[in-house]
Amino acid sequence: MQLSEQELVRREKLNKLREMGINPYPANLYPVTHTSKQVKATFEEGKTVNVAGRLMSIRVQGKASFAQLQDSEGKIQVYFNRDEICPGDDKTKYNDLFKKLIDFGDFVGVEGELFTTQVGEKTIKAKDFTLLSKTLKPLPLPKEKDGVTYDAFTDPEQRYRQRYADLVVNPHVKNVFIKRTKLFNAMRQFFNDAGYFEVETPVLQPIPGGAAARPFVTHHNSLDIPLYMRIANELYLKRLIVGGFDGVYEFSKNFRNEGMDRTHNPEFTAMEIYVAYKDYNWMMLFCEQLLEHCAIAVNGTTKATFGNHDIDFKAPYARVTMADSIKHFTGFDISGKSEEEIRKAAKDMGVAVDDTMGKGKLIDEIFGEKCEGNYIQPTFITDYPKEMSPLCKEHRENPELTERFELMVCGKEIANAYSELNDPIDQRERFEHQLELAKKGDEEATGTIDYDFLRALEYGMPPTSGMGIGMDRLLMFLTNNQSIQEVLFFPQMKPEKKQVEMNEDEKAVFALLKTTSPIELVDLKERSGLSNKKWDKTIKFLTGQKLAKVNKIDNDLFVEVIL
RNA sequence: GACUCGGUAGCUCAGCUGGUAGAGCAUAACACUUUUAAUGUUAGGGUCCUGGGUUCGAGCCCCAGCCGGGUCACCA
Repeated sequence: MQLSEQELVRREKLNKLREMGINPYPANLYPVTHTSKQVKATFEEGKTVNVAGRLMSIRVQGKASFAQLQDSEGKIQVYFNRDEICPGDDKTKYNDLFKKLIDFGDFVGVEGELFTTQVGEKTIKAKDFTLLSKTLKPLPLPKEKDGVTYDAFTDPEQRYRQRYADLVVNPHVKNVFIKRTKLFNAMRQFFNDAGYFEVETPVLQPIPGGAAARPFVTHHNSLDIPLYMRIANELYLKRLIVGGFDGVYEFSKNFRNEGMDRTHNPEFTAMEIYVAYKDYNWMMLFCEQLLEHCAIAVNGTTKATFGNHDIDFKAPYARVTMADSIKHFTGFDISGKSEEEIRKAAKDMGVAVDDTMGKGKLIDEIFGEKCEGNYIQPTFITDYPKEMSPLCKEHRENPELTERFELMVCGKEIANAYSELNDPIDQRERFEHQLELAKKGDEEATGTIDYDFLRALEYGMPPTSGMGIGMDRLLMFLTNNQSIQEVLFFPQMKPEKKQVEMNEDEKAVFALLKTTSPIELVDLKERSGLSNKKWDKTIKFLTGQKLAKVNKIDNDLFVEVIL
């Protein structure tokens, strides 16, 4: 491993500590009495406290030093005075241990008395301190003065790959994740108070249903069948409504094997809730109350800022039917129009459409192009075309529509809800229709019918309303983050290519291979000039490190370089 | 997938028409007992993402690739 100068220095310090009889990674607990926040909140001159955390920004001033100690709740200043720490003649603990062997980032426990400095800062005067854990790698080091941060750790790639470092040095990042947990807790509490059950359903599914998306496939060895990672939990939750629960919900990790961008991560968290004997009108009321509750729990207010937009989650939210929305923004009234009339209107508006699109798809295209982006404040868009919604009940007044709403915020969808389809025959027909579309090559259509789900519906499902909320998206709005990566601890990244260390033989063979690849194995071995044993070891290393690959073509072996 | 911007010290970033690689902080040494981006003096630290090419000479120009950001396309 290639170490930087600073990393080598810290390893030397580690050795010196051990020579001094100090364990840099002691096993025993440290008796913490206060967090940094508690120290400040219950500050009393002269009070004795024990705190623990990382030392940040150590400012040595000869026989006394100031440091910031950072714990889970913030920072507190600690004053290290030589004669306080070393009351006797032996000053090594301050002169050598503190000044020379303790670094920025190290964990220490401090026992001391509270006092206020001449500049008025609440400070702990250390009477004693204990090294709790030595850091070998220097953290990125942002500095702050008067609220301005200098040399901030901002490179997104490094921040996402090394979230641990990001969290240590960027308090605002930590705050996003505190809000994330507050959001989940608030929502969970709201549902529990309403009397609904939190449940768990399978992540590994034999048929990936409930949405149209490409799933991840895996294989179960003893069953010897393919299993799919869930793309939605809808069909399982409805089975539970069939089973007799009045309300069930689940925070579900879903997995979709599709493109990644600033609003899509391969795994993301959705919340889905299903409530019996309700319809989508009830769900709209429930939804706006829920979001108002969550916004307050997370931010203390219903107001939020997202980019240039000020939004307010205070209920009630505007309700607009899709037809009215299109009429409002384009002047075109879709009601009662034929597919051809709508296609022509779309073309006249400059919306890109083609002849394969059905009526529903055309309407959706027009809405997406001309209307969607205009809804900044939370707005329910209702009554979607039937084709787009194979799991949704037909509208009670118009058979071309469904009882569905989406909640739009800043032009983006954050919730999607239905009066759930519970007619098993209709559901079967719609699945079969999807199957037809899929056979014709519609990639959005679902290609497999979940007959077990249909069997469940045949036992009878009460009228039910269901809703899904994209938790990551919602959190983006509540924390003013434009990128989903900022609200996931560990967003998916391409693996880092690690620099492989090779010995001289391996380097030589690899260099040969790079000039000619693929090359016959015998030929490469010849050219390497290595003994049988050495050759064997070398080629096994290269293939083991996935730097080279051996292929058998007919009866000849070829070695190929892997880039 | 397309376009575009970027990758230089532990961190944040400069780097001239192509001519021995820089700063601040951090690190090491010395001084300094209420400072706070502490300060002063001194020193060390680099595979300029990788691989090719052009050139007497490449961090810089050209080609290919890797990784990331952004925009667009795709997206129940």
